[in-house]
Amino acid sequence: MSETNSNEGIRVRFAPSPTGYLHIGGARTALFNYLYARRHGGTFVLRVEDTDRERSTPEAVQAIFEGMRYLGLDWDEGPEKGGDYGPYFQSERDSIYDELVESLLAKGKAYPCFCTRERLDELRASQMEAKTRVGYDRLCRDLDPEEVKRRQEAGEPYVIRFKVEEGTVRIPDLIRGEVKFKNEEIDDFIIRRADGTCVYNLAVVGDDSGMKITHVIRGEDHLTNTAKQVLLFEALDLPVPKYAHIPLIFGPKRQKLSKRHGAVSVTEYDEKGYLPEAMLNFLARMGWSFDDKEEIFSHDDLIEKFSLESISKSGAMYDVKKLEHLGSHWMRLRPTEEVLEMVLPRLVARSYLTEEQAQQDRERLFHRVELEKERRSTLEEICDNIAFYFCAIEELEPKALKSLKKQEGIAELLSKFASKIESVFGESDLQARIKAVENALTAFLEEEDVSLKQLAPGIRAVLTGRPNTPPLFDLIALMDQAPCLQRLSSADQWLSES
RNA sequence: GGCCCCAUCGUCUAGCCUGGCCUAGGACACAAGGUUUUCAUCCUUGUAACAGGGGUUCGAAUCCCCUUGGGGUCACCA
Repeated sequence: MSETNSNEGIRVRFAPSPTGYLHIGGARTALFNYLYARRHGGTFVLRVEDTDRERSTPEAVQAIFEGMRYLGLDWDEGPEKGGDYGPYFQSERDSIYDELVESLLAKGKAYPCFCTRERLDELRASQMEAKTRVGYDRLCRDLDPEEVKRRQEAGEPYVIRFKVEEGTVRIPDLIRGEVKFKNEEIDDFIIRRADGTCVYNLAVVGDDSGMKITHVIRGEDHLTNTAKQVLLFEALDLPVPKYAHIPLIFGPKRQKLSKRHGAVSVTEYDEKGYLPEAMLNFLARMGWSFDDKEEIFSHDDLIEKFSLESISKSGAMYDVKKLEHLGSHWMRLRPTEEVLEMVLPRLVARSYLTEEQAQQDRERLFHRVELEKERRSTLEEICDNIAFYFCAIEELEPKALKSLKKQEGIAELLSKFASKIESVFGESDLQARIKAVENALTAFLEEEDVSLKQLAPGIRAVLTGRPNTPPLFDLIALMDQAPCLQRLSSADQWLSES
């Protein structure tokens, strides 16, 4: 273990702003940071960027924590964990930022600006209209010191802007190589608001520096911010961290991912019951790959194989089908006992049964879940698909109804079958009961001279309302007697309609 | 619009840096078979891509340039 510290130094951070839920893109950024830290025995810091007090909420902070806990992305330093470089909420770090601003002011690398929002808005509007470059015209940059003093003393509100000098910024990016911006393209951006609070770009520099961050891994939408931040690091004589700007995730048609494209909040995936290992695998494979062969990665595989260099440069579209596939893959790998433990609270929440009943009926529940976990990708789907054991069938799925109608005289056959299996419910041993169902069914098929292929879809339909179910013998043996016989006997209720 | 980033099957991608092994590989999805007493799993097979144009070179998916396309960003938001 002591060996892991030999690689030491590496410190990364995930720095979400708590203005909403933790979305897919953010979760992946957090994952990549986490993996990089774990891969190299570094430190993963969580920092909450809540300098925007209007939009930040405690609920959103909690949502982010929950999302990260669901995915198992535990941070080494940060809220609830502590650490030597706190506080880990930007809102509590004002004094640190103030010092930086004062330092820049003292060096003549920042200046007060008295321009009003109205003037700025007008300026922007006229620039847009003239189709020239949009940006601050540096009106206050070279104000006479006497005038500045006079206006400040008169109580005129002002912001502090960073003075961008001539030159070129070079961003060391581990994924894209060196990215360059001409300084003239960069505005004299505001670093402190009129109310005295600091703005994002300055806060980030103060924190990344203060927290000794060595690698900044974040979405490529930050590339232009990075240019400003590098300028700030240099102006303050602080070491510039290495960067890795990861490609963005898009919805279908390469549009920005939105609610219309399905769940964007990781909490929703948690609620649907995607296993964390499936989400991790899915998230990691969007924009990252190991070789031309492997697709399935466990948490430990990811830590072992992850590298920033193998992150692709182009954006990825979010593909639900792939997630579902991964979901069912990992579901099959989970021991039934564990799946049952996760499913139980959901069943109780649905009022299918009480906790006491669950304990008493554990053996049957175990088998019901076992049969479903082989063919479903989420915990909620498992619940949906075992609902028929607990609830009456409201309606048949179209496919099920169709296959039921296809077989002539099916209603009669089914009720006849019901009378044949009545006795099997007397068998208390589950395996013996399954065998008994098989025997009864086989005998019945012979008597009636029909094939299982002809009869099975009908049985399946009336018993479960669904076209895809686990093997029939097991399924019947796992049902309660009364609803089983009742459903078999009343198949005509589905046929009579329309 | 300025600036920046990107460009291989429908999707995620391998290959590109260090040109020839690429008649471009894998996975998801889709289609067709097979296994399964029924569903699913599973197995086999198939459809399907180097954005376009110029160079450089004996030879380019791989290097260079242009075009086109997509994305990001231009707040007293983060």
